[in-house]
Amino acid sequence: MSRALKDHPDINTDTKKAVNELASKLKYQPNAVALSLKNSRSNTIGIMIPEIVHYFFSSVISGIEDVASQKGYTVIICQSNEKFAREVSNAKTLLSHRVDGILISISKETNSFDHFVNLQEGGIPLVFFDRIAPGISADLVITDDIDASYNATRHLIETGCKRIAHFAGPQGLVISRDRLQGYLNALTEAGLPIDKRLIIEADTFEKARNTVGHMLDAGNVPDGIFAVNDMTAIGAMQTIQKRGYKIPDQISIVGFSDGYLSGITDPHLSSVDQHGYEMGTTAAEMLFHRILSDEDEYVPEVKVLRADLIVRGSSEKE
Amino acid sequence: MSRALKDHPDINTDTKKAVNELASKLKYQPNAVALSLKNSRSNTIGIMIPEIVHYFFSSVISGIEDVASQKGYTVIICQSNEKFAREVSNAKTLLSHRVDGILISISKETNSFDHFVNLQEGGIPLVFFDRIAPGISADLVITDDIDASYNATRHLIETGCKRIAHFAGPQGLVISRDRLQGYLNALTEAGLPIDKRLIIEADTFEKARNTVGHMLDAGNVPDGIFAVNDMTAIGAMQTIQKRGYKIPDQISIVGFSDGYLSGITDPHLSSVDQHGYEMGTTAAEMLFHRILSDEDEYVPEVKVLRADLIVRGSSEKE
DNA sequence: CTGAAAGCGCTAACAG
DNA sequence: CTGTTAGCGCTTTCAG
Repeated sequence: MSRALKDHPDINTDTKKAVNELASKLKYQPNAVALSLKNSRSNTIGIMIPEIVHYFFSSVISGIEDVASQKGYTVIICQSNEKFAREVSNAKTLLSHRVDGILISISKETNSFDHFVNLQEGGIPLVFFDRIAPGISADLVITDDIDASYNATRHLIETGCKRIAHFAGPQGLVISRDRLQGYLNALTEAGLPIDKRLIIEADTFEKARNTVGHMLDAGNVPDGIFAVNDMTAIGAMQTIQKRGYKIPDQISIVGFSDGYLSGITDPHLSSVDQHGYEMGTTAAEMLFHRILSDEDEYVPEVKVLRADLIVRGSSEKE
Repeated sequence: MSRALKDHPDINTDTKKAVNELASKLKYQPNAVALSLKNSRSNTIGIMIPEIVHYFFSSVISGIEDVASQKGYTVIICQSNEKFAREVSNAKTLLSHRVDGILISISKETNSFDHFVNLQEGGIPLVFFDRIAPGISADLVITDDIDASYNATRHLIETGCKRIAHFAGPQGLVISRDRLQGYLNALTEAGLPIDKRLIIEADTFEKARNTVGHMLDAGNVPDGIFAVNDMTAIGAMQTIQKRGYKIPDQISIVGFSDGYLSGITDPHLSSVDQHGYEMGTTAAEMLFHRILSDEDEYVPEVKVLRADLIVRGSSEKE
């Protein structure tokens, strides 16, 4: 009987003891599945992310997991691999598993959001983090990308760069647009011209290598690069060094967010530290607030986390 | 009625159509929880790993996930954060969630294995990968660590190294012992002396930095280092370079397994490529073989995957 | 061909 | 204080 195990006050001590002994003798393990069905609460939350194989996302997951396991929740992780179709099918999976809430960072391909609305109509609270879905009314945890990018670009300007390139992410993502915006703001403020040949959509290691190659071939040589993520920055760095340019003397480089990679390059990469773990715990706390509270009115909350520019060798001229 | 949706042959076409229309109008989503309870199969598998924040493990997960989602299975991921207690509690969680099978790589702390036996007694098939549990009778997917380490060390010997250090992992793990063994085999074969001062347990970036520092301070200077993983190799590399030694001219370095980091260092890091994604798909296939077959006799299988030494700048002298 | 009922494991509510 | 029952959503079996 469940009351004995649950240490209910109305139960005789002897009975409790007897039941508990029997339970441990039979190695009784409560069946979480039956419990979920009974309670229509699964004590499980879902995570939808593009790819686990990125330091940023895996550190966010660590943050989420720590909060979840501390609250007795299990975590189901679904990767979209940056594919829209996979994201839709993941949403269906999580819905049918009746997760109690979902933390989401959308894929690069995603520009339709019905699958998220379905989830919400199914009564599942959603918290978007980092790569949010524009137009969906839900809790958000974001980095102050405009401000961080502004600071990164301003730092390049202050160290003497005049022709600063931006390697941008796909403009479907809010974070990509914001990072571009911060870059533009800094240029405008400093009275520097905005040159379209210096703004290129390139957000992977490989794309950066190619892009830089083409730029140098065309004589379109920047003296600074602000890249949308660290792998892109590192790709650029490699090609630049291979072509014989000196970093940071001839070209300065600043990346964004990918964590521990920055300490490995030579010179070390200046980058914006995005505090992935903290974003994970924050997002998870917000989700559990929704799950566990029973407020009727739904007012979406937005948490903006600071991201800090860390200046290292790749942009440090003396 | 489920028969209509399942396209059962004994059902009138008109009825089927009517039911399907109604289902889509009401946005009917099958409840996977109820289904699990009914079938006592959850269509869910579990993964137990130390930490997701490692390229190797996250690429293994990608492999597992791709196989699982293709078979219509959901994946629950549990991290131990290298803590034994957390691993035990994760095992309990997965058991109570009645997962249909579990893929496991044990924590550094783990040296008792009852929690895995419990799982097996609960009728859950287990497949261990990479960091296996010695003494447990279960399917295994492992890297040929002895052979790979032998090759890595032999390569150092062939390029002229005579005082080769090994930065080893915790000797509780089979993989750590095997990697040490491969190193010893190569030394012995080449008639090189085995010097205990050159074999040091250091398996993180930080530990490697300190260790190398102490070695150099003590005048205990190697001319080659074989490290148990890439982060360790990179930590060593940084300190060595900071102290003014040239890589590979004075000291050669070879790492192990961490994937894309090797292309980022200067010089690029020679390393053993461990094919994480492939290990994931292999392990998942083995697990599904157990889950879906109904053979009575249980004969554990062992799959040994090759790992290939990739020679790059950090050990390439001309 | 189709409706009804039983039961997966659990707990809250209700009797005793 | 403790035993019994209903029902979470599904499918399989058995009647109709």
